[in-house]
Formats: sequence, structure tokens, C-alpha cells
Amino acid sequence: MGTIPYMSKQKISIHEVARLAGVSKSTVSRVISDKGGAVSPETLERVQRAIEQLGYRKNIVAAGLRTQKTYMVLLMIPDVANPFWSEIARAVQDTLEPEGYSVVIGSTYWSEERESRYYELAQMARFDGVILNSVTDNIDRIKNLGVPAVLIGERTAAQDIDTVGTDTLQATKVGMEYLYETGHRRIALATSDHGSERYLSLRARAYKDFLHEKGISFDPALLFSVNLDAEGGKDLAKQLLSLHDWTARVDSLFCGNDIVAISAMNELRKYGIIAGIDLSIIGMDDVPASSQTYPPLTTVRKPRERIGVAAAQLLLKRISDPLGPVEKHLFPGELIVRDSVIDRRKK
Amino acid sequence: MGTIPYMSKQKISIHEVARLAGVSKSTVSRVISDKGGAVSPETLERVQRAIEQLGYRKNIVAAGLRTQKTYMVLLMIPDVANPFWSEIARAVQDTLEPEGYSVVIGSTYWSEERESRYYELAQMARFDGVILNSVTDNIDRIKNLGVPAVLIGERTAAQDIDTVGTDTLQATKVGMEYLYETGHRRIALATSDHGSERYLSLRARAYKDFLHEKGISFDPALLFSVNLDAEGGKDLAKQLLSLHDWTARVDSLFCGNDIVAISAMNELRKYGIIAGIDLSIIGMDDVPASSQTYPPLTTVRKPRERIGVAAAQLLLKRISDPLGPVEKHLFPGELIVRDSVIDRRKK
DNA sequence: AATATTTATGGGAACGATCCCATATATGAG
DNA sequence: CTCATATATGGGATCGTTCCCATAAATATT
Repeated sequence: MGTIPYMSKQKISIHEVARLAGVSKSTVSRVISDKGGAVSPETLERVQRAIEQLGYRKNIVAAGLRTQKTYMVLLMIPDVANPFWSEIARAVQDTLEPEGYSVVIGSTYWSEERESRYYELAQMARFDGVILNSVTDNIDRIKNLGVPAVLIGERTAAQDIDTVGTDTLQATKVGMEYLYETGHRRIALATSDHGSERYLSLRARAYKDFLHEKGISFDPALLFSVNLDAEGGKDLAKQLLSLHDWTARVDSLFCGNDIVAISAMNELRKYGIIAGIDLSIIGMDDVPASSQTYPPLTTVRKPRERIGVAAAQLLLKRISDPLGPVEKHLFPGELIVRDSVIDRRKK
Repeated sequence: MGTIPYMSKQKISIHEVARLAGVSKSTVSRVISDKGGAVSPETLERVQRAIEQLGYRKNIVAAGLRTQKTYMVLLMIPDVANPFWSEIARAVQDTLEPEGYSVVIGSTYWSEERESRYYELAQMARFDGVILNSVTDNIDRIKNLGVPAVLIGERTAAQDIDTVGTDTLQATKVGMEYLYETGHRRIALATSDHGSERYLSLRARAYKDFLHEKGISFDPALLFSVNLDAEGGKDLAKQLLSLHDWTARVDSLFCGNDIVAISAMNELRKYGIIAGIDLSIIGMDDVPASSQTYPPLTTVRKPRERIGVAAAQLLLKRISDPLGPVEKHLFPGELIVRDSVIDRRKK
């Protein structure tokens, strides 16, 4: 194979430019720094030509040392490879980059220890800001970072930190409402009461509230607790099938997320129960796979892009005004109608 | 809402630590810098206590100014929210972070202009290295970055740049081999001859080679050209159905990627043709959805993790030895057997 | 015991920009 | 024509580290 993979560029600084243009480095600085100062047209011209000629690039790391700005933002999320988070990452990047920021993404994999390492990094690398989804609710730690921070989630504990997230109560209600409208009255809910996903209890709450509102009596047997993964879906199918007289007791299944819904759908088919025909199933999230399943899954889409954009904008705001009032934004879920829910009104 | 979102930390530098410990900043530097120098045990102890007491964190940006290391790596990919790339991103991050590097991810969205902006950034932000998938084949530009670079892809033009990628020829062959083994002889191929996806022609080549090798005559009508997206899948289904006497002419369908395969599968079902029963379908990529379709899709998985890890390791190597020999790594695809291919030997 | 070597420490110059202040020139007011 | 003001430019300190060199003290060598 070849050699000398790339030329190790000799660095050219403001000094070389100044020398070539026959001015002082201060003048060059005035030209390249956006704030700028008074520079005569001829000098400007000369400096720009020198920059051009030498192929000079400003070293923003060095500049940042003086100005205390790094133009780097840390995005700390559970997993970049998880579509929910990668879409948020994309939205964050897309709104921050035009403002001149670069985004470092850190995946915590829901590990407290990894999260801790990123906090450490945030302090050493001196980011201009941090956008994060914290596993732990270590609000003090975030506040002590000494760096503007925006939380993604629905933390109620974090009173004095900017937050954006999904309005889970509303999103659940949207799904319930749709099932109700299409004629379902015996709605089962599959959710998790797992520790770290504490906010899911919000779903159960919204569920009960809705039933109450519609005058439907709450049947505790229809509240299934499963892990929110593919295994959980199979588990859910089994739990459902083993429920005494289930065909009479449930006409629809509201799943905590799409993964569970899809997996349950596939498992139930093995027993001849087809979603959208024999039983209605609705998911939550709208993962990319949901439009590709058979039948395509009706679900409530979480506003990923909006969350990402809002988080980024909020951070920008916070950076420019560190002492402004704290903001909290919750965005509604959006119903995506596909084919896994039966329209029982038709008859 | 509240106010004072976070305390704006007063910065403590090496100086404050030095003062408290009663030593010079040089000594403190010896303690905190990994290279270190000779420091007596008592002094070390005193300095460490001072660091602890003041909650001092080293500013790696400032340190980098002197050492010419930023511990930042740029990962330039088409789209973070695309599962193929986000998994590579994860692998890259997971191998680079333990070495102390942070990864900035840039999405080019296959746009030359955005790609160009990142090159610009790479020069200003002074990354220690760049891992990229280039839309353009602007090899000179990459070499002129003056920064170690590793390419992800199968560029043959880039002779003197480190490269890692999938062995498309082999991956295609693996899929063909499996279809052949399970008794298929009339294999159709759906691929794209689209410009930017030039490498796909490799698939057609591997396909023809394989047929030739097995003594099967090549039927040009069985080589379908479609876009590699969901629309392309529908298109493919239609093309297939309109092919004269197709049931006799094709027993299996090798799709250019999973999206096409899944979409074709769903479309064909509308006409009563079930994958895995009436027709064999095999995909390429193994996107997350593939395990959740009905039937689950048999496919050839591209070695995403291996690519990411290898790219990162190669970059590390290149950073520590800028003038070492150029390396090229192509990783094989892996057959993922699920249920969309019929075993025709059983009869 | 005198000299050579190692070990521990401090002082100051980098790194590459920005920014404050001083100075020189150009322009305007009276 | 003088004085005040605005405009253009340069010099040096600064941001927070590392690194080189000088010096002092401790230890080893002969």
C-alpha cells in the first residue's frame, strides 16, 4: 500500500497573515473577528488577500480561550442508535449548527456511571451548553456544572432548569380518545412500572382518568405490566391470552410503546389473532418500523423533531441570557392512524 | 417560573491551586498533566488536596492550545437518524471515548455543500482526526485537511487514505449462496443504477458472476432497477407482477436493501402473494425493522459495528503514527436467516 | 571530600487568538 | 488656524495550560 497519507500542514497564524499584509496582528484580528473594529477599506482588502493567499483559517479553539466560548454543545442522551434519540439528535444539530455550534453526542446507555463521566467531561471541555436526558435526577449536579443546561424529559423535580418533553398525559389521552371514538369500550393498557421509567405511571393515570371521564368502570385485570421491549410484547400476548374470558373482556390494547405493540401483534398472530381484525392494537412513539409492519401500526407519535428543535432553541436563549426566566415546554403527541385499530362503528 | 437557573461558577485555574498548595503553577501542571514530571510525595499530596478543596478541573481546551491536541474527532456521515449510520456512530463513539476523545457528529444529508461546511469546520476547530463518508470523491480536499482521516465506504479512488467498508461483492454472494442452497434457481435482483450509488453496480456484477458460476443463464428481465426506498418496493412489486409468466420465471427476489424488501413484501401481500410461502424474499442491511415484519425478513447484515470500531481504531493508529502505511479493511456481510425465504429442498 | 548526577521546583516563554489602551492621522467645528 | 472628535492602527497583556531552561537540594560516584 502507499505511504504519506496526508501532508502535515504547516500552521499559519494571524502573525503570518499580518506580516504578509504588512499590518499588525491586532488589525488582522479586527478583520477576522466578527465583532471587528474600524479597518480602512484598503487595509481590509490587503488583509483579505493575505488570508486568501496563505489559506489561513482562524483557530477557534485559541480564540475561545480568550473569549470563553467554545462553540461546542454537549448532547447527552441514552443511545444515539435508538431512533427516538437519533431523531432528536438530528433536530438539535440542525438548529444549533447554523448558529455556529458543533454538537458532541454522548450516549449514556442508561448508565449512571457513564452519565457521570459526561458531567466530568462537560466541566473539562468547557462546553457552551448542555442538552441532556438524565437517568438520575441529579439536578444539583446539573446546576453545578456552571454551564447552561436544558433537560429533555418530564422531570417535575427540576423546577429551576429549562425543560422540554412530551406531554404524556395528553398523548395517552389522544390514543384513548381514538379507541373510544372508533367504538372501543374494553380497553386494556400495557405499561411498565419499572423504576427508571417512573414517568410511565403517568400513562396509567391518564388511562384511569379517561375511563372515569367516560363512565367506564376500571378493571384492574386489564392493566398489564410488562417490560417495554420485544420480550415484553410476547409476555403481554401471553398474559392476555391467559386472562379468563378475554375475548369478552377486551376489545383493544393500548401499548406503552411501539416495540411492545409490534411484538405483541406478531405473537398474537401465532394464535390466529390478527390485529386490526380480531383485536385493536395501538402503540406509542411511531418508530420507523411501525409503518412497515403487517398490519401497519396505528400509534401516537411523539414530537421528536419539535423536542429537539425546542431544546436547542431554549439552550441558545439560555446561553445569551443566563439569568432569564426558566422555561418548560411540553409538546403534544400526534395520532398516526394506520391499520391496527378496527373501526367498530361501521356495523 | 423560577429564576437563577444555575450558578455561574467562578473559574479556578492552576494558579489558585498553586497558591493554595504553596507551590508554583509548574508543579501543579506536573501533577495534573499525564506526562507529569518529578514531584515529591508530600508536594503531590498537598497539590491533590488543594485540587480537591477547590474543585478544580483542568481546562483541556487551554491545554490543547499548547499541546496541539483537542481530543475531538469529527464523524461526518450522511444522517445520524439513519439506523445504519447511527449504529456506526455508536461504535465509533464507544471505541474513541475510552481513549479520551469526544466525537462531534455532522450530518451531510448527502449534500455536497454541507459536506464542504464540515471540511471548513474541521480546519477551524482543529480536530485531532476525522472519520467520514464522503458523497463527493473529493480526495484532495480530505488530504489537504492536514488532519488524519479515515474513510468509510468502498472508494477505490482514494488510494492513499485509510478506508473501511463492507465487502459488497462478498455480501451479495452470501445472499445468493443461501438462495441457491435452499433450492432457488430463478433468482431476481432488485437494485439501483442511480448515480450516487454507483457502488451498487457491484451487486449486479456479483449477481451475474454467481449465476455464471452455477451455470444458470442470465435473464435480463430478472434484473429490476428501482429506487432503494419504500416507493421502490411498491414499484418492484408492480414490475414483478406485470412480468409475463412470472410465477414460472422467478422463485426468489434479492432486494438491494431491506426497505425495498419489506415494502415489496407488504405490497405483494395485497395481491395474495406471501413472502416465505409463495415467494422467497431476501434483503440487505438488516435494519431494525426487519426482525419485526411479518414474516420476519431474511437478510444479509452489514457489519456496522465492525466498521465503526475498525474506523475508530484505524484513526487512533493514524493519529499516533501519521506516516504509517495506508490500510484498507473490507468486512463481510453476515447472513441473518429469518422467515421470508422458503426452503424448497424439503419436498 | 570534591565532583558528577539525579530529583524537585520555579520562572518565563510559548500556543493563537481577543481586547484594552495608547498613539497617529484624518475630519469636523468654531 | 486651533482645538475637539472620530477613525485607523499598533503594542502588550491576557485566557489556562504545557514546556523548556535554570537553579537548588539531595544523592551517587570516584
